[in-house]
Amino acid sequence: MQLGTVDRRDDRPPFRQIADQLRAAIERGELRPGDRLPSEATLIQHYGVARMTVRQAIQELRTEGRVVAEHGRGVFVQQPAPVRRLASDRFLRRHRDAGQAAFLAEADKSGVRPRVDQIEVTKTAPPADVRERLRLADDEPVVVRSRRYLADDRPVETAVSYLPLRIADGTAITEVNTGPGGIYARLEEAGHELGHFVEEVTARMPTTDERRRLELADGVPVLVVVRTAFDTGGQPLEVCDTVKAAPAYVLEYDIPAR
Amino acid sequence: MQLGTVDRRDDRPPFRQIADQLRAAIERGELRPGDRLPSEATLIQHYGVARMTVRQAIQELRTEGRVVAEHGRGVFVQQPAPVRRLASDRFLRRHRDAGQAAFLAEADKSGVRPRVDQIEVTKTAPPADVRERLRLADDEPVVVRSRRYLADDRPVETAVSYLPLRIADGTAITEVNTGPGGIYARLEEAGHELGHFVEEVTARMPTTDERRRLELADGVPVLVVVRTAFDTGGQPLEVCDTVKAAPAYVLEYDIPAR
DNA sequence: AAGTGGTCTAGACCACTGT
DNA sequence: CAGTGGTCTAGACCACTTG
Repeated sequence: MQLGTVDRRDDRPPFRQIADQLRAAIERGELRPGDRLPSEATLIQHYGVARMTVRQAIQELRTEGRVVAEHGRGVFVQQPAPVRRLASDRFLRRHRDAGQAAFLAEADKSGVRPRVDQIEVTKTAPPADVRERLRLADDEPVVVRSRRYLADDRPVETAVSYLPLRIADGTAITEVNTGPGGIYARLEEAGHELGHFVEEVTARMPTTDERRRLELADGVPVLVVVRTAFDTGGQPLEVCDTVKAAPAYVLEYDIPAR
Repeated sequence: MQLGTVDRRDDRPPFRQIADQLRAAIERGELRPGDRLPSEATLIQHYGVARMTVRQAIQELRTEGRVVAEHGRGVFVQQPAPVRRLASDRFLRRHRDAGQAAFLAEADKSGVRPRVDQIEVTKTAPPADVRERLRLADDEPVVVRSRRYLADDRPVETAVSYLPLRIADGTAITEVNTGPGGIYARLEEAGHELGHFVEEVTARMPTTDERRRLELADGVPVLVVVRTAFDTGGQPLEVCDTVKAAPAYVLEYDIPAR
């Protein structure tokens, strides 16, 4: 690939000139996804600057999510994540009847290989915002189901479900394996007719912990979706708090006009 | 405020220990929004480390969007933007009947002072993804309405609407001022009955241009919402491409279960 | 063993902000 | 002016990956 030089009379500081040149090379397609950038040593030599200067240039591209550094290997142009489109019909009954939880049904449709790991089930007191959404009495216990979803072995989402113990107790919901159709199928078997869901969507930068669990590069935001499931009588049955790697998702919602 | 020390036997490198301690102080409320962090010189003294080490710690908090550095003044805990909750009923007819466009109606509800500026109206050929969503014939022209929304004088959202010229021509939609109830009121007056909307939601880091128009700090992601309006016959009438400062918004959607 | 990026030190000069 | 953060230099040692 072709690199320029740093111009000390330029308004931009050297590290930004270097960052701009590398960014341009990526956008021209001279560096393609998966390609390794020139090593720090090469850039130091080429531009005649100190190491911190080229590191700062690379840092800028990392914050933008354009490149990923791999210790001992090099810095690589980011592979765009395969996008998963979540349509608002993904919780329809017919998917549960087919014996599939929402994530699995959705994965099938987009042709990726789904996997679930890091499943943990506990019984405890919920955080305040969950207690409010579930309209729980003080100190009322809940079942907490935590898990991580992977598509083609890349982690894409973490999810934590909260259900009042009085509703979930005695069902497979308190087991690690909930059986065909997932939580919602078990709720309906137990006589709770699902009425509607409310999803609250926000975006933010991940915590250090989330960055680790979702294997996120620097500068990659997350979509936070908090879904509350209500029965036909308007009573909340479940709160599901999910954190998704933002570049991997498009959420689609249908809104009636009247 | 109370600062700890760096422990060289700790698994975490010093810069991360310092970042963790500052982050904890913010979360404990010991450092409140608007407060200045201890200066680099103070931190260097206190922890007995080199300057680059404390800068790396602060860099981590900046990437997380928790603090903002101001050259010559200091590093400050980020002021959380007032959150605007967008409910899925915000496009209901009754708001238009009340003579208010969606943004104004919504602002009233959350008690902020709304403003719209940078309004530009042009006629041109749309980008490919818009042409697809509007099911346009090749080279079919559209009206493009671009504007910026502010809440309490802080920019929170930019929006670009595209409408087929054959639909918008001869209405106030092609004027800078669309009149009471906004675009959708004018469409209904022209005999187009609104049926439903589809919103596609993604999140990403802003471009340099978006960061400037929305006056975003480093490390603040944006929510991108692309809304397509359909008439009762399922024909697309409008595509609206919005970019929102992520921390300022919660999007709320209602999803039927059957 | 050689090459890569990760972390750190101890300085330097500069630009911006406030008094 | 002093105090702040922004940029840069020239080294050092370490941890990880690959051959």
